[in-house]
Amino acid sequence: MGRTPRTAPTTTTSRADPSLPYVVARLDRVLRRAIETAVNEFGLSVTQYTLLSVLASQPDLSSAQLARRAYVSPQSMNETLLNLEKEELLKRTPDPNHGRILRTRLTPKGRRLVERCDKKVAQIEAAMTAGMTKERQDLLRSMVMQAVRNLGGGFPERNP
Amino acid sequence: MGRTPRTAPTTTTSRADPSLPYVVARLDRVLRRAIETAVNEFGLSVTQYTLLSVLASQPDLSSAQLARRAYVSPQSMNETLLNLEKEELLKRTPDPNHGRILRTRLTPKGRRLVERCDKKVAQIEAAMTAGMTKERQDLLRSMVMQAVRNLGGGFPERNP
DNA sequence: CCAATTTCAGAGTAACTGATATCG
DNA sequence: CCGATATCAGTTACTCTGAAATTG
Repeated sequence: MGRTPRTAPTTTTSRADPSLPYVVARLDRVLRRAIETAVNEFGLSVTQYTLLSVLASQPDLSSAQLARRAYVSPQSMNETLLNLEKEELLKRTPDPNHGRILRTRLTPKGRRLVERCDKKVAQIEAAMTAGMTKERQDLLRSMVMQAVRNLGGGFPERNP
Repeated sequence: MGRTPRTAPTTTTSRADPSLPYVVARLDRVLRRAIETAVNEFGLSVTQYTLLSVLASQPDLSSAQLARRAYVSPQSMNETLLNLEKEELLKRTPDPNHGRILRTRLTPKGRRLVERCDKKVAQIEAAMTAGMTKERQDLLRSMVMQAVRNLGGGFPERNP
């Protein structure tokens, strides 16, 4: 017959089992907040730092490419780039082969700044993974990357 | 001993080792995007859905409490609440004990809507964890929650 | 009078869409 | 002429700060 489950009815008001999307969003907010306060000391926003970080590892991308990578419109990315160019953190030079395209890369000043931010962010990462072995950290990262792939996390890349 | 599982270039690009903050942010963006397109079909934004979701599990919170939980100003939260109240998804009634405070809870309409959204989000979660055993999913969740705690993920709660 | 909550008003940021010019 | 890039312009969405009213 209808046996009443002794161990709480699976949901409703119980905080027993927060969903995975919920905890991921929660972690991102806390993490983003920590990074924000860190990079703000260098006069950067998180989106600016993220962009500079991408450029540090992948130079000579066009504005349109960067926009697709960040899932924003080309206009938004352009404005962000203009601000950073104004502060001489990056430079855009016309591609000699493809006339209209502007290739973006960090200035030495920008590279130094991103390195200092990376130090700060590395400290945050260390605090975040406190008490985890290196193997667990690697496991966590690989599982998160697997989740990204499962959701079709590829970039909408194109030609240039 | 240390068996290095030379898993070949796991990445399509030549990226060496993306940092944990980077992949977490990446997952959140992809996940948020998926949830966004899902709940938009019900006329909701992600922040609206998140708020309704919180109210589903924790009714009778005040606007100020909800604002602190979401790390936004009381004014912003108030505006969000007004819109949802206008669509009769939630109702706010003055607290009989503490005169000024408005207790917020979902209407039946709001409860039904959040349940339908939850179904969609559960499907997204299932897709995200495809290929993982239940144990791995629990492990992932517990590690993410651990990271949140390590970064001081508590809410700035107060009295009412 | 003070502290907390709610709310009205104005401002700023960051993203968007639309339209335009250039280049291959 | 077409496709892609970059850019100028207007707009929307969201959150913030400031100030005021209410209540315990």
